[in-house]
Amino acid sequence: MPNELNLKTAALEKISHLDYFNIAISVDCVIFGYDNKELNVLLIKSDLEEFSGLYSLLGDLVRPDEDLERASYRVLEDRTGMEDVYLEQVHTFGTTGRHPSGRVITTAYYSLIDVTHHKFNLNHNDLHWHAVKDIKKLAFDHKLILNTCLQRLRSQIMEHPVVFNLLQDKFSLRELQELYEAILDVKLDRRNFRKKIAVKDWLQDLNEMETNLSHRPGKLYGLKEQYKIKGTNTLA
Amino acid sequence: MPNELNLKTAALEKISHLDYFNIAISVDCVIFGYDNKELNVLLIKSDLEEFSGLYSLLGDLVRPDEDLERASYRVLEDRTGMEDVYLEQVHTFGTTGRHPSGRVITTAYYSLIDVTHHKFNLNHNDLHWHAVKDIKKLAFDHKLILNTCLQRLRSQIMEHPVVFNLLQDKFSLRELQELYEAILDVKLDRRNFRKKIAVKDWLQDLNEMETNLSHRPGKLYGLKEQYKIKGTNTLA
DNA sequence: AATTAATGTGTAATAAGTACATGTTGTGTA
DNA sequence: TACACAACATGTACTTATTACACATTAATT
Repeated sequence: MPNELNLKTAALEKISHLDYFNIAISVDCVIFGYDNKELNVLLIKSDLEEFSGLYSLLGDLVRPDEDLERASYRVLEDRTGMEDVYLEQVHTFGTTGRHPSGRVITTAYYSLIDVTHHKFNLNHNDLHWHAVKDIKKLAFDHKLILNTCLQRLRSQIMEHPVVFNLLQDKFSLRELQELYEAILDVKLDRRNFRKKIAVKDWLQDLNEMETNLSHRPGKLYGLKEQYKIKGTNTLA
Repeated sequence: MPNELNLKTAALEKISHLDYFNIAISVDCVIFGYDNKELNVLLIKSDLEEFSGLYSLLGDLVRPDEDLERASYRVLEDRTGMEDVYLEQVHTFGTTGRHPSGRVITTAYYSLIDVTHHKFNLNHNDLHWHAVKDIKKLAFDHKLILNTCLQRLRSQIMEHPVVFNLLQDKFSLRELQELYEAILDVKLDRRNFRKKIAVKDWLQDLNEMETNLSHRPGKLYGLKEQYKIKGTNTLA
């Protein structure tokens, strides 16, 4: 926070105040989607020469009159057409060398979206889903950002009912379990998984069954209304 | 006070192509200390007219050629004389109205320091320790920042051996328990606490006893070398 | 020698987590 | 129509973690 003393120090060092505005701030969104039993992330081909052939996360500079979160929502809505998505701030990356064209500090958010939602619509030909498991290298420090967000997501899912933002409104317990398995990259025991979920009391039994399967259908569940909280988890 | 005006001027000066550089970025440090069985935080009197009478966290603008973490370490070292302190990034606060003199986005770090360390030395008369429990209101959004950092600290201490950065090298289990109680603001059972700590295997029995007490002294322990990791917990 | 104040230690009860197998149901096919 | 299939639904024994709780010991002080 710039208080008197700090700015005095700056003045003594003959640093013009304008220098402090030579840093740009951006947001980067790690947009997770779930499809075909895989956790995916939305990437775009990098347009920087330095990173030609590499993909990068979706991000943008923050506008001077725009909240950090608003900026993330803007990126999300612009790129995917989705509003009211789940969004959570994870970490801010601010090493000096991280952007080749200048000083850019970026705040990373992760977001969970239901790829089957009727509003979901990619606005750009170069936007593609990539299986998180298969991503080896990304432009900038985006691999680090992705890892950090994935780690955060993993630590959230047993504590908070967030993964439902990746699913349609109705789902079977098998689908839910497959989703957990995809995110955590582990195999789970069906009975223990159900017990654990049951104890959390997140789900509403919809008294409906799966349809169009070539085997016994499972019951369908939905997330209880009270847990349908979107947006960021702002504290206190 | 005149400096804040300069800041504002700078912010307004260039609204054309420099638009995206009209945001300043700062770091704020929630510096925790432990003394007299209380968790304290280091605060300074705000010099802003808007916040006269209120205290604020220690922070500074990030310099264009400086990593975000470097900036936090600089603030810490400048204000406390301490190097190699424990520092962890918590959250970035970026709402548009949070700073009265202009657009400033701030990244909050918390830091744990041993107030008895020989290097510890406050460099400013207006710097004071305040009991976290007693803090009602702070300048800017610093109360929110403090709460967020306190919450993070609380969630860390049972998982990671971080609190030892608040203690001297040698301590008794009673002192350690009192520290946990101060941070969590709860009373703990002695036997269960010891069991929990024992299981973590963080401590080295120093084969020494407390001295100068008017009652039975306790054994002294130290943190095992392998856990003496300072600095930020950078991910993967 | 007695008092004081805090140390050090264990067990029983409950709750949570893990490993694991059998009968059931709807669909498709012979 | 009955048989095979594939996935559903469910419970128990075992281990590990958490909680609640009381008494003998030690060093300093009087």
